[in-house]
Amino acid sequence: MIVKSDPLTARGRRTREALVRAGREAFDEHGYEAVRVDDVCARAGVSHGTFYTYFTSKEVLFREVAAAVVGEMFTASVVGPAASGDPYARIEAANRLYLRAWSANSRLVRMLEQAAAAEEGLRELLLELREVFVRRGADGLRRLQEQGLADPALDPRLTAIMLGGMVEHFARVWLDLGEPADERAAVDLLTRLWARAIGLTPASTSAEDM
Amino acid sequence: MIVKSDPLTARGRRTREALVRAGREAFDEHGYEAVRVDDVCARAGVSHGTFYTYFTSKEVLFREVAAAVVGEMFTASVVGPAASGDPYARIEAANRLYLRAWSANSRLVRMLEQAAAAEEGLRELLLELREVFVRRGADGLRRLQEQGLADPALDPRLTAIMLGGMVEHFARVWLDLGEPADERAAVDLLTRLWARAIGLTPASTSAEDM
Amino acid sequence: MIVKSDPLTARGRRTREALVRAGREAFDEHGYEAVRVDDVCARAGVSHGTFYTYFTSKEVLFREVAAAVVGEMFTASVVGPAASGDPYARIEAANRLYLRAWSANSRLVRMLEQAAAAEEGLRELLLELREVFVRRGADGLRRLQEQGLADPALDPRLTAIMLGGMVEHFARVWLDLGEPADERAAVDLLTRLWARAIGLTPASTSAEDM
Amino acid sequence: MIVKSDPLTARGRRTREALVRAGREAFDEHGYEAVRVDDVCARAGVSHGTFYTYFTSKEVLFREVAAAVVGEMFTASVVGPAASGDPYARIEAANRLYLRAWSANSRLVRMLEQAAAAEEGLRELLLELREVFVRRGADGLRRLQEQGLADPALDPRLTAIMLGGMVEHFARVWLDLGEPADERAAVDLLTRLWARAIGLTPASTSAEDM
DNA sequence: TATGAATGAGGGTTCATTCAT
DNA sequence: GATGAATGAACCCTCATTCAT
Repeated sequence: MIVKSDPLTARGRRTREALVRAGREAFDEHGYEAVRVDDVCARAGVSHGTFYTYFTSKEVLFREVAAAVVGEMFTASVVGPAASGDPYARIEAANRLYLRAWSANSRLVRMLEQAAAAEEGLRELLLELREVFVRRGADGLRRLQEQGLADPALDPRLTAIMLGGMVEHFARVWLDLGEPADERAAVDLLTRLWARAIGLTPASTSAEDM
Repeated sequence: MIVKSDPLTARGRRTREALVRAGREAFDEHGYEAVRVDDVCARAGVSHGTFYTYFTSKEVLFREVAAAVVGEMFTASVVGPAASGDPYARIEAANRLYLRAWSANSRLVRMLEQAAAAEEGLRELLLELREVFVRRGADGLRRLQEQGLADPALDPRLTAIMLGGMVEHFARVWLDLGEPADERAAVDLLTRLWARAIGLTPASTSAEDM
Repeated sequence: MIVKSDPLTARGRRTREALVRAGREAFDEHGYEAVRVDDVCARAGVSHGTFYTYFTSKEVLFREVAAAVVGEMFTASVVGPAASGDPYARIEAANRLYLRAWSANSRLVRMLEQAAAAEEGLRELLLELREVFVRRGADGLRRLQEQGLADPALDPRLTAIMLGGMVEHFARVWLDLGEPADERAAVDLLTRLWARAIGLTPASTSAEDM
Repeated sequence: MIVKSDPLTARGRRTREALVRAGREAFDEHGYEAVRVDDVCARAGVSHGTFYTYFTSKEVLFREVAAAVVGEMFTASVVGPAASGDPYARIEAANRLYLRAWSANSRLVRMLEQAAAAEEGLRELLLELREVFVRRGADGLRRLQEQGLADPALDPRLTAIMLGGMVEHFARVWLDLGEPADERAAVDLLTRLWARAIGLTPASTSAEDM
């Protein structure tokens, strides 16, 4: 297989970016199978042949799009250290970001899941994506447990998977299936359920939140 | 257009059933797009053309398979009235059945979700499936609230969606993505999180369950 | 090939007739290629398999339908000997019958023409059909020529083909292509053109017709 | 949907033309239904898929072929203004061209008629084709009537349809059904019948023609 | 005789990918 | 780098015909 090198000229870089952007839009709108290479090219304003100057196959383009999405989700969901030290507020902030991150990319992530069933490489990318969120959640819980603020009997990893899944799943139901709800109410409820589930001991300052 | 009628003879019924079974297996193993009509026929041991004696298209077969799966999930997840009257135990039983039902069919349900994006009829089937589970969960919660056993401030429907989604999502992660866990531990944890999240007041008899 | 014998029982005869009738209707409405054997069977109210009890193929059915149509056209277009002896009136009567016969069956005759291109047997049937009309017209003209009523320089056969074609063609344009005209006016004009073309010498009695 | 654009390069133009030419030949030889896209491709010397670079379907190709044929028939049948002013000679010239135009394309025109039964667009093309010839004939007759050379009682349009149909129909019988005749004799007779039918008054110069 | 299930050759169309210019 | 024509494997679906019951 011929390795497609990174484009060297500014023009090449622009073309490549246009293809990635067009691909992302197309995949998001129509799904992996339904998107033809020609669609992407038309959207990017280049000819069919040009596509193969930059990508060896449609799958390779998808992989790149997926990687970009995963990257964005990582950065978009970091609860800054500047956030309040109040545990409940931190959980709430995390849930809001989590919900937004999954909402913004739910279609592409689902495509990634679907495609991951067939392609080894994509499977790894998906697992990596999940792992970051899981670890983040598990670490947060462990910290709370160490501080005596959460039930120490809970397995941190499994709990994080379950409660994180609750948020992730709700994002899908909310956006893809059109379950009516407003973000504020959803985040409030998700946070309340999450906090109670882990047995978050209300510090004196957050008593009124509950 | 020729309408495909139900088979009139025993032989026809057998063939039709063989096709549905073969289709279900094939879809489950390879996904909707990857399955060719020929694959289904080969698996069912009939010729190419026979398929079209019973189904007008691959999509129609899938619709039938999906409907069957949905039907099974309905019946498989009913917590019998004979089950213990203890709320915690009922939640546990429901979670176990819920987890098993989704586990057994997670791939097909995901295919249904995927296909529902494109087909109106399938979308309705999917929404119907969800609705049954949501309503069941919401009704259960409402009953607990009325008995003074659960936090009355929680919106029953939204809460059911979120906590139900937690279980459903875990089924996927567990089976499709291979997250290691044993059923017993998973059900235990899901139940504990669920019970605490809704503020289930431990009746005196179930104190030791927690 | 198995020769399908004529049906021996009354029931068999009825089924066979139903198939021929259904085939004729179907061919007339939809054309040879567009008609499926199943359509004919459904229309006749018999199962697919029964068709082959009476006809070895779809083409054989068509042949039979075509033969029936040709037969009808023969008998329908005979100007009875009782008709007026006046040549002009006889031409008019012939044209009226000719026009009606072709009108009633134009679709099927065109199908026959089309099918005749591919099938030897049908070609003969078509030629036979044409020949009867041509000969009839040529004989009529020859008689008029012998009586000194028509231009003796005209080749009877070729003239009959041309003028007969004029009528036949008009039937198509009129019915198939929807050229507006009423039968009376059309027959009048066809007859006038025909009579003049052959130089019909107006006998004293028919002077006012011209 | 991808719109098939006109080919942009000389090579593309050549390929497209080759397909149209091949299609025309194939349709003419075997009829619309009998022609497979592969036949056309083989004849044009291109691969299967190339066909769909230029035409979205077999039907679209036929439409183009038919339009080309109709166009040719229009131009081929114009009696130049340079032709003799003698009415009889003009009719003769028109008939010769008419006969030739229909002879050269009779199979394709019949296919057009056949296909027009099913397709709206083709029906319009066919009606347009007919209308041009009808109008031309009607105008010619009207002019003769105004000059006092033809029977003023004849309806120009209907007469043109009938006499034009005579020529058209003869072209079919002659070529498709193999009625033996030589062109000269046929044109002579058609012209004689036509002229007499409309009551063409022999101007002094053409007396001997009759 | 009638039924209807089963067959499989046949044909149209799509689209990812290659390659000459 | 860019273009767009060319390729052909892959797949869905139709329907005339056969055959066991």
